[in-house]
Amino acid sequence: MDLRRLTLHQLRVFHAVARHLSFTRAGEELLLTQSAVSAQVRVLTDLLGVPLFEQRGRRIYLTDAGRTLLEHARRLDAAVEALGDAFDALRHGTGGRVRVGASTSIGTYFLPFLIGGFSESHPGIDVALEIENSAHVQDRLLRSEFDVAYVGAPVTAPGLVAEAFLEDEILFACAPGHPLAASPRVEPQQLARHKLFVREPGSATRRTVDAYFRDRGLALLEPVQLGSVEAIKQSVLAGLGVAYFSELTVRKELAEGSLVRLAVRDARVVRTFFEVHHQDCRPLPALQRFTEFARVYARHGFGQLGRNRDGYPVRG
Amino acid sequence: MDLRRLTLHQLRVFHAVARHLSFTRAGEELLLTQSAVSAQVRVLTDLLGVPLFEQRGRRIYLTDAGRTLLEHARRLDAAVEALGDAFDALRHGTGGRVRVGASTSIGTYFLPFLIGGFSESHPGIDVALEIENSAHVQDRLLRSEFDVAYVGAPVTAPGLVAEAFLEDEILFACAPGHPLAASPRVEPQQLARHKLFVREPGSATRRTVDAYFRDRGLALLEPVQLGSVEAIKQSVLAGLGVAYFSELTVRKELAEGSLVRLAVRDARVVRTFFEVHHQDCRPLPALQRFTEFARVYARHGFGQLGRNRDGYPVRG
DNA sequence: TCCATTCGATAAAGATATTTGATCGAATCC
DNA sequence: GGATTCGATCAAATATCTTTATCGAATGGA
Repeated sequence: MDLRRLTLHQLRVFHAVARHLSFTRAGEELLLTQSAVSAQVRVLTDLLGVPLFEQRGRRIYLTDAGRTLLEHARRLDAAVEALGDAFDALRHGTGGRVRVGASTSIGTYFLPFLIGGFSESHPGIDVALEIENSAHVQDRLLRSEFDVAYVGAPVTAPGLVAEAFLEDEILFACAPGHPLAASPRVEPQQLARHKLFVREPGSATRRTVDAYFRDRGLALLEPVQLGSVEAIKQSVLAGLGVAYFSELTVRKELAEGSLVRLAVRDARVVRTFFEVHHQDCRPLPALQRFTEFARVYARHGFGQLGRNRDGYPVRG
Repeated sequence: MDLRRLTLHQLRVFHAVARHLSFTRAGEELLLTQSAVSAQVRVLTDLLGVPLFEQRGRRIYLTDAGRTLLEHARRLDAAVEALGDAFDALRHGTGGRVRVGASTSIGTYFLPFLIGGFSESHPGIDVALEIENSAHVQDRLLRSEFDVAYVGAPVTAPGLVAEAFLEDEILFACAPGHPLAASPRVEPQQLARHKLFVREPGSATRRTVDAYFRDRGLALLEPVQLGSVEAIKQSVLAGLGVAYFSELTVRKELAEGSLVRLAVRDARVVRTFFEVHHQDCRPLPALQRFTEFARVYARHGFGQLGRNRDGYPVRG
């Protein structure tokens, strides 16, 4: 059967006729003439190849086909209404989906908390986070597989815009029992005498700190390379040496006291994370709400934040 | 949101564009110009109030709204297809619903077997049987609550047509142990001397037999009135007396030998059941198949019938 | 029984929507 | 840097839908 000519309008007209069992009443309801109603029902009947009403005297009755169509029409009607509801939500920013891409550190140690807070206050908006290396994140953002991304470097691809999002300090830390832990002030030279755990050379953090030591003409004793921030963290927690961390990644341990921040003189290294999105895009409300929330959340730090009545983090 | 101007065509066009991520390809698929595709998508976008695609360079991408719409469009598409399937079935008579009304005796003792046979051979067609007294059956048929009815008298309402459907013999029977059971031939006068169980005076069967006795100037000894055919049957089975029955209602017991038919001289009373339907109605295939099946089934008796390859009863 | 009324069908005219065809400008590919 | 691809846009052509006016059948009331 060729239903390419089936229209929702036909079904709506049919539905009204079936409800009133009257072409004239249906027309009144739909602000159409009886003639227009007749025409729509005739087209629909021809299309389906089966009479939908039978006329007996001056009353009409639904045929079996009519009853069948009525069920289907109701189902379609409900589907259209669902569509309308979904778009109401999209337009008002109370629904929708935001696809977030992020590089490892911010994606692992910051965004989950941010997204948790956001989801709590925006239950209709679905946030999907995927963690990839920066190059992949950028690719997928360009292919519009992400709506927004958070990475550790200002991306430069044409069509993308990066905006400083979050300041992250790189700091040295050791376990409380480590020899350096007690020093009120640590000289860079002292560090060079202890075992230091580092990430692989590609890491942005590593690059920053390598430069720091090079600038001071220092060489490190036994720099041990480990594959992940977590591996380094575990080694330092076990008292095996010192390491530098993004503040983000050890915030909890510093607060607990399981790691101690070293007051290295002249070693305040700050790194910036960026929010990246498409240049010209006019974001849908859901995305707009998310990025706004994220900016507020980042600006006011996290962990010690309350929420205002819209769920945004505030100093509390 | 006012989705009264939403059309399935818009959704189909959108769907094609979303699949190809190209207005031009979508146009080729739908045999439309790119211009027409653009126009449909623009109308749809205006209607929904949210952009569905974003253009970046010469590629287009679905927005979150576009993805949402795609899901809904698929759902609507499936619903339309389901509608098409249902109507294919209706047109070919492999699906549909037949609402049958019947009076007690034929509805209880004949139609269930008929419908069982029909349903077996026509699994897509749903048959609904309702048993009512004849007046109600006629009313509901007139109100088109039934598609066809089977009753014990030729209905005369305007707009209805009755057609002889099934011959039913009224016969006298008793239990095998009853004094009359052994008689090779029973005279009407003999009957008058035994206890007889009868239905209430309104019953068509009762009326027929009352006339039979009156015509012969006979009075019955102790006619005991019971409320249902089943009650009478149980009493006669218990050997408490004789009664007359529609052959339909005691077919099984006669075959088993738990009731014995009396060979009453000159007492061959035949009653006719009628199929009643609307005068001018052009029945849908499902109904047509049902009534055809029913006529064949009735003509060839039931109980000793095989089925041909279409499921119709045949002498076997 | 007859007349007024109600109901849906229909044809032609008028109003809306849709599609086409022709261009445009921007982005991309070679 | 030029050819090409892509979607947007506008006017004209076409298709579709709606109205207007009328018909005949059925009904209900006098």
